[in-house]
Amino acid sequence: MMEEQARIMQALSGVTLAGHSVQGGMGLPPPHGHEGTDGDGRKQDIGDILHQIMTITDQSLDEAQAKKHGLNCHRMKPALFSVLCEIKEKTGLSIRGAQEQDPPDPQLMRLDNMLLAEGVSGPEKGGGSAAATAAAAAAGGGADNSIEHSDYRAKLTQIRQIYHTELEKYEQACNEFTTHVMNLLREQSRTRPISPKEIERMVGIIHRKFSSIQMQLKQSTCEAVMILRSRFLDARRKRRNFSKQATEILNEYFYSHLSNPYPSEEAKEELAKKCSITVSQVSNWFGNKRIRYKKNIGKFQEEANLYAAKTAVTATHAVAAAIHNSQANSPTTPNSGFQMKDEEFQLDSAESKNSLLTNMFTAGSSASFSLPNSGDMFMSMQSLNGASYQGAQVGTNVQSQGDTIHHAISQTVGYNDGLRHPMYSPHSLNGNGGWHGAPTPSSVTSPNEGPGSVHSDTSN
DNA sequence: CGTAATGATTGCTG
DNA sequence: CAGCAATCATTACG
Repeated sequence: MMEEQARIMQALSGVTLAGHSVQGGMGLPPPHGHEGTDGDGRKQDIGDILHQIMTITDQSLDEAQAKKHGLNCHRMKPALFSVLCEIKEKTGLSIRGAQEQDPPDPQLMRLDNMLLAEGVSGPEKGGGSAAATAAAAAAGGGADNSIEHSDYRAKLTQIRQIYHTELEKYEQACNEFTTHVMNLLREQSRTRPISPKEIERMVGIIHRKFSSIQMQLKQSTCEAVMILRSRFLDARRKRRNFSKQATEILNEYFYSHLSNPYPSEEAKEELAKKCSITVSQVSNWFGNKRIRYKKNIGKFQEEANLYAAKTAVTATHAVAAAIHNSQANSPTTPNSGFQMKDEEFQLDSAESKNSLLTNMFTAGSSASFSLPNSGDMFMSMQSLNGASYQGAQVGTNVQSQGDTIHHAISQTVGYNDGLRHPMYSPHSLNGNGGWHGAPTPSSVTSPNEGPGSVHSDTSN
């Protein structure tokens, strides 16, 4: 358009009209009057004008300006303009015709959908609507995975920001350019035939041009997201340590079920959920943990004590009330406490048993219960552990509680100095390995007490 | 940088 | 197919 204008200007300059009376439009016929009747005159006029137009290239600037003015003021001008506009309209339409309407480009739609799905073009704070964050969000805690996600999230928001600012920039530029062009065209429409429709069409063209640029932006944004995503997935494929919290939970379960650290499918699911990891990861963890624990029990003693104490304490706090209730029952039975596996002890949950027993011990050994032989308690406990050798089925819960209690005892009663050689270390693993008949017993690291518990188990 | 820790993988077993 | 044992590969740490 600019060029065109320039061209016109140039064309208007340096021209000498082949001597006609159009100076300043003075020579033109009177504007009003006998229009309808004067057919010849009009033809003549048009012929003149056309002629002027044809020879316009030979004029001088001043003359051209003058003539331009004259033309503008010519009474026929509007009519001619409209005719020319119409012609242009028709030819333009026929030329463009096909490309006139813009179908919703499937490519663009695809990009849009993807950007929307990726949370890039969605609402501002949409976060990652991507599947990646779904798992973490579902877990509630989310602290674990979100650490992993934070990086991804940050990068994604970065992309989104860039995308939005760029988009905005484009839009603004588009608007500016459109208004500019429109002004220009309006301006020019005074000197050359430009119909409003044509302006409209021009605006459409501009918009299309810009939207194609936008599509490029979208495309590159999509690519960026894809790259980020693949990189993120790659990073995830590589080993990442579980969060501290997750490890805590897993360890808690492990050590509170030390005598039978085989979580059921449900338990695994629960743990997986709690830790925001997959079930197979839980399985892996327990597999690794079992074997590593067994391999070098000594190394895990500290940890075991820690978690045992922790669970014991929490349980104690949590179910302190339950003890009162249960106390009413348990002391009455002669053989009380350690027949739990026979379901004499009908407490609600394993925890309550745990806390109860723990409490019994921490409260000062057997005193709280008027048991016939308080000294047997330890033996009984050990025998309980020992029970796991035969049938893990019978009282796994009880055993595990026993383990916990042992830990709790060692912690609370003050066996800390014996941590290196904890009296309970072998657990059911001892002897010939409780869990799954694994040989390598505690003999390697097992201290004093190993054989003792083995004996006692026979008593049961 | 070397080493321990640790999550995952593989091959094997019952 | 779950679990064990060995091993790999990566990460955390001094």
